[in-house]
This record gives sequence, structure tokens and C-alpha cells, in this order.
Amino acid sequence: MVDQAETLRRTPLSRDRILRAAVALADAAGIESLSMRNLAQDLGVAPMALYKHVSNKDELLDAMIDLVVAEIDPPAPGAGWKQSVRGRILSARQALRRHPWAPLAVESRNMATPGLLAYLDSVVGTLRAGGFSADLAHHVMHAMGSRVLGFSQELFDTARDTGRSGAAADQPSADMPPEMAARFPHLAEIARAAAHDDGSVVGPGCDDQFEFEFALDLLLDGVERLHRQGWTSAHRPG
Amino acid sequence: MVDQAETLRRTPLSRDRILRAAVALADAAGIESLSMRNLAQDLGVAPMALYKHVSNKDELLDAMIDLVVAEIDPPAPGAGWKQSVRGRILSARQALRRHPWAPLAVESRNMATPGLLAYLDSVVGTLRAGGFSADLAHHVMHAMGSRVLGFSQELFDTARDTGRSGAAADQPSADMPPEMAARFPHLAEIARAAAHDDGSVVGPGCDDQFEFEFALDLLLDGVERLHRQGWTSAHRPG
DNA sequence: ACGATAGGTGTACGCCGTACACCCGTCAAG
DNA sequence: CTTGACGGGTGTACGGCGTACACCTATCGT
Repeated sequence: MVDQAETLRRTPLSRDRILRAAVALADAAGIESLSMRNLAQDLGVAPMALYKHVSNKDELLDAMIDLVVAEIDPPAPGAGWKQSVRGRILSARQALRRHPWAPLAVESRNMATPGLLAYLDSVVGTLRAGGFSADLAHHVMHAMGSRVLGFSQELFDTARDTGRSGAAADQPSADMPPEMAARFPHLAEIARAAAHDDGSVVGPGCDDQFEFEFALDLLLDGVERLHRQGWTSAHRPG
Repeated sequence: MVDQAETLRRTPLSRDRILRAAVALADAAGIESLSMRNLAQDLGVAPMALYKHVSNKDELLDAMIDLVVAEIDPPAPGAGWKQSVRGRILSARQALRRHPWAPLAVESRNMATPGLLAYLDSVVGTLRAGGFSADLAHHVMHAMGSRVLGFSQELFDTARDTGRSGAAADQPSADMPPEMAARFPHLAEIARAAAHDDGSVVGPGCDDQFEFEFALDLLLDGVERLHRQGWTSAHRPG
């Protein structure tokens, strides 16, 4: 036992081992717990040892992001652009379910990593192969924005809390306290509608997956319509 | 002069004065510079003095968010639901242009403040008044997500950097270094398209406002179509 | 045999939020 | 007029963070 721990401790550090431990730590305890000190402790090593393999925390985060992006499925071979893009975005969403800290990491960096650029390039390629003009493809990529990476884009995202602190924060119950229902009657009404919607008052307030696909399909259907109409950038003529 | 400074320093602290100074500091220097110590210094006061008026930094952020939300225009009286919602979202976006730190604050809190709930309630009310079922209104609010507050939802948001550090980070030039163009040909292509798009190679790479309205209209048009079709939740029948 | 070098360590600095004890001016009650 | 409570500003200190820097040591090519 002690030998094993000792052996583990003496296993030489490597960039790869650090990245794996970092992802595991962020998965388990949230990105708030991912400090260089905590990470070093998990690896049985002094904090400053990490800096021999990683130049700083930002670079570590970049590498972690690339690991997550690499989990996104490749495009389905036979499918058209719509099914292909839809499938990849849903796959990206699954990857984020495994690594709920990833959106926070991406937003905190606000920089493109190589793996991320490769993914975006591939999605654009799918659109172009589907007959989109470069112009339309460009605007479509902007319109999808972070959703192309599977981000929920919800205003209040329980997954974000999970990514932050690892713990599963309890979702706000579908029925709100009465004084709130009085102040915000319309919100109370749609909350009630959502509760009835999935058949049980005690069930999950909203079906995240349904909401995500609803929004995604709204967007993709709109894009398809523009594409079929041969949309072209009409702004700033000349 | 010194008298005036002295007077200012002796002006009694108040929650209101603190909030105003906090917003001003975040506007000018980015939310990263909004520390209790910096804020106290701006007010000519000891850091701990703030805690007599604000219970902690999170509560301060909540109050700041409500100030920004309060800047969103009320709904235009005569307009239909679509113009009304569109107008408010564009107004929200203008508020965010004045306070680029606000999205980061909202995301960091991930909690609804009273002012924010009131705004959302009002938007839902507009939809309901436009004939939307509670069911559809609910899903539409999810589909819009943070966009209803004017968030750009871009993957790489230069405004986010501005909100973080106050400085205007230089936008990645429309033409990428050649080795990148080789690795990501499709991205290079749409970047070129965007550059030609607005007529000048040296002009702004992308027109943020255009991209925002493009995405917003894509969404609103789709929503209008669903509404006219009398869409109803078809998932989980029974 | 030996010097360079890669890799792990320990210490320290300057930030952060904030708990806690303190202190003083004002003002109401006796 | 005295006194005591209390609202509000201060100073110190704690534990956390990222990381610069000097140091030590084991390995390896010459």
C-alpha cells in the first residue's frame, strides 16, 4: 500500500499526467478547486513542480480545453450538413456533460486553442460542403456562437454551478414561493406550465435536453430556410 | 482643493454611493479591478468600511446587475410582440455596451436578482399578450437564453475582454498568419469573406451589431413561425 | 571523472475576500 | 449633565491564490 503510494509518488511527472489529473480534479470538484496547489497535492508533488511542465495556469486551461474538444465525435459520414452539424453539436453537449467546467474555462480564456479552431474549421467545412456561401457560413457561425460547442447559453445554468463547485446545486423548484408568484405572475405561469408539461409536479422542472434541442432546431431550421432562399449579405450595399 | 477632497472624503458613505462608485470602477477598469480594496480606495475609505453597507462582494455584484438591468428601455407602447421584444433586447445590448462587465457578473453570480426577474417577467408578459401559450412562451424564453439580456453569446467575445480588464484588446485581424490559414482553410476563407464584406480590408473584421441582429432575427423569425403554426409542446406525449 | 542540465523543492511576494476587535462621535434616556 | 448604547469607520490578521526565484540533486553525455 505504502509502497504503491510511494511508487505512484515517484512516477515521474509529465505534462500528460498533469493534464489528466487536472481534468479529473475539475470534473470531480469543480474548476474553483483547480488550483495549482490542489493539483500538485493530488499528484503528490510540490506546487512549483508543475511549472516545469506547464508554463502557467492559463496554458494548462488551454490544454484542458483541447482535451474536451477532442472528445467531440467526428462528423457522421453520410449525413447532410444539417444532420451532421446537429449531431456534432449534440455530441459536444455530451462532452460538456462530462466536463461541466469547460464552458467556464473557455469563457475565462476567451482565446482560441488549436483543437478548438480545428473543430470550428471542420464545422465550417461541413457547411461549405453543403453548399453554403462563405458569406452565409460566416454569419451562421456567428449566429450559433458558443452553441456550436454545446453551450446551453441559458441565463441561469445549473450546469455552470456544477462546473464551478462540483456539487450538484439544487434546481429552483418549479413552483415559486407565493410572494414571488405575486410579483412575477408571468414567470409563475410559465413555471407552472413547465411543471405540468412533463407530467409530474415533482419531476424535473425543465428538460434541459429538450430545451437545448428546441433552441438548436429553431436555429438550424432558420438557417436552412436562408440557405434555400439563397440568402446573401444585404447589409452595407456597395 | 484639499478642502474639497477632504469634504468628499468625509461625505458619509452610503450604499448608493458605493454602488455608483463600483459601477464606475468596473466601467472604467474592468471587473477584474473591482476589488473591495480598490473600491474603498476610490471612495477614500478603509476597505472594511464597505461591509457596513454591503454584506459581501456577491451582494454588491447583485445590486450592480440590477442597476444595469434598470437601464433597459420599457417596452414600446404600440408595437406588436415581435418589435417590442426585439426593441428591448437591442436596448439591453446598448446597456451592455455601456457596462461590458455585466455579462461576466451575471454569469459569475448565476442567480436571479429582483430587477432581472422583473425584466424577464415583463418579456414573458409581452409574449403572452401577443397570443403565445404559456407553454410556447416558456420554451421561447429558454431558447433565447442569455440573449434576452443582450448577451452576444459569441464564442470569443472581445467585449468580454473589455469587461474584464477595461482595456480595449485588439481584435484578431481579419487576415490570419499564413501557417494558420493553411491549417484552418475554411476559417481563413470565411475570414476573407468577412473582410471583403464590409468593403475595406483594414475596416472592422466583423460588424458586431450586424451579427447580433442577424442571430436575433433568425431566432425571432423562427419563433414567429412556430407561433403562427400554433406550435404546441409535442414531446413526452401523455 | 565531471560539468551541464532537467526536474523537484522551499520560500516569499503581492494580491484577494473578509472575520474580528477596536474606537469614536452622536444621540436618547435617566 | 451624565451615561451608555449604537452606527459606522479602522487596523490587523488569516487563509487562499498564482508564480518568481534561488536552491538542491540525480542523471547523462563527454
